[in-house]
Amino acid sequence: MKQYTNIELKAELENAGIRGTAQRIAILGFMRENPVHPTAEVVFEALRDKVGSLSLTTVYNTLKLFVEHGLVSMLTIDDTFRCFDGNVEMHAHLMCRNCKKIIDMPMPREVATFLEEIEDFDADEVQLYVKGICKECKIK
Amino acid sequence: MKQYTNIELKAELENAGIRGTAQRIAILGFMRENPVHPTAEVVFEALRDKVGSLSLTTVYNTLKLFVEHGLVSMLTIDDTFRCFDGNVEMHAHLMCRNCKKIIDMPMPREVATFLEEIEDFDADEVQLYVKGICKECKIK
DNA sequence: CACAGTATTTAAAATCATTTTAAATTTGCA
DNA sequence: TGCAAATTTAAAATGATTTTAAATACTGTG
Repeated sequence: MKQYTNIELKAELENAGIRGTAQRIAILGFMRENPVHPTAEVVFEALRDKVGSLSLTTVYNTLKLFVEHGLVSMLTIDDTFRCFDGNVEMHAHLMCRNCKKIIDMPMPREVATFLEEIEDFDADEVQLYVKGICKECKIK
Repeated sequence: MKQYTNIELKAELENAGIRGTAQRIAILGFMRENPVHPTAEVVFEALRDKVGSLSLTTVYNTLKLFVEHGLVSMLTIDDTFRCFDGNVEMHAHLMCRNCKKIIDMPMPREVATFLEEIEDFDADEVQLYVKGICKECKIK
């Protein structure tokens, strides 16, 4: 898991056209270094003691800002929670209906072709969501 | 657009293992006959004057019940509204970011193969969502 | 066909994740 | 350093959805 310096994170924020504040650096760092799919609440709990000052409101607003600037993506795989992904490369997601764990998968190649063939529509995002029961939950 | 009789709709509900009440028949009929992707609110507004008695609560609870019984599917393409699809055949969806219109598309064939090849996961649902700008909104 | 028990529907209240507001704080720049 | 603009914050508001509890409507049985 690659580690990022504050300098690198700040540069990434500024390249995206937004200021690199302490809160934003911490949130972006968390999203980049943890290959999980956290909700705003989870990000807040993970960082509240590590950042001088941080509020849940800031986490909500910052993640929304990051999505608008293409720094992270938002997953709508489950209607009961909104989560985010620090990996903005195109890939698929599996979600276990039981434990709610989200697993990354490569996107089937044909999906890229499919996107190119769509007419009369300027696509800018694609999400492939698969739901079911994971191995661990099945055993139980 | 195929029309369904109340007899047919009632039979479909009972085959699914639930009672065929007036409200459920009306809601299932609406979902089957209209190739749209309505929210609970939209279904309620469309039916409130056509069904003797109908409440928004019933529409919410009934659509949830239908999803549990596989009669309709729920789309989570947009985190600001939850909508439903009376067509439970596997297919993809495009959504216009501007007008929020949702368009059906055939699912790329390779996605079915992809599902079969997933290991250690019992998949029971797949959704492919594409977001962008539709032709009409692009012109403006 | 009436009755009893169960399922369904309803209006009203509650919930809860997210957004907005407005004030306080921090930042970048002159 | 000091000022204007941006950001963060706590608190309040929002609004879609769910829960509650009472009323209503079914279904099967005698």
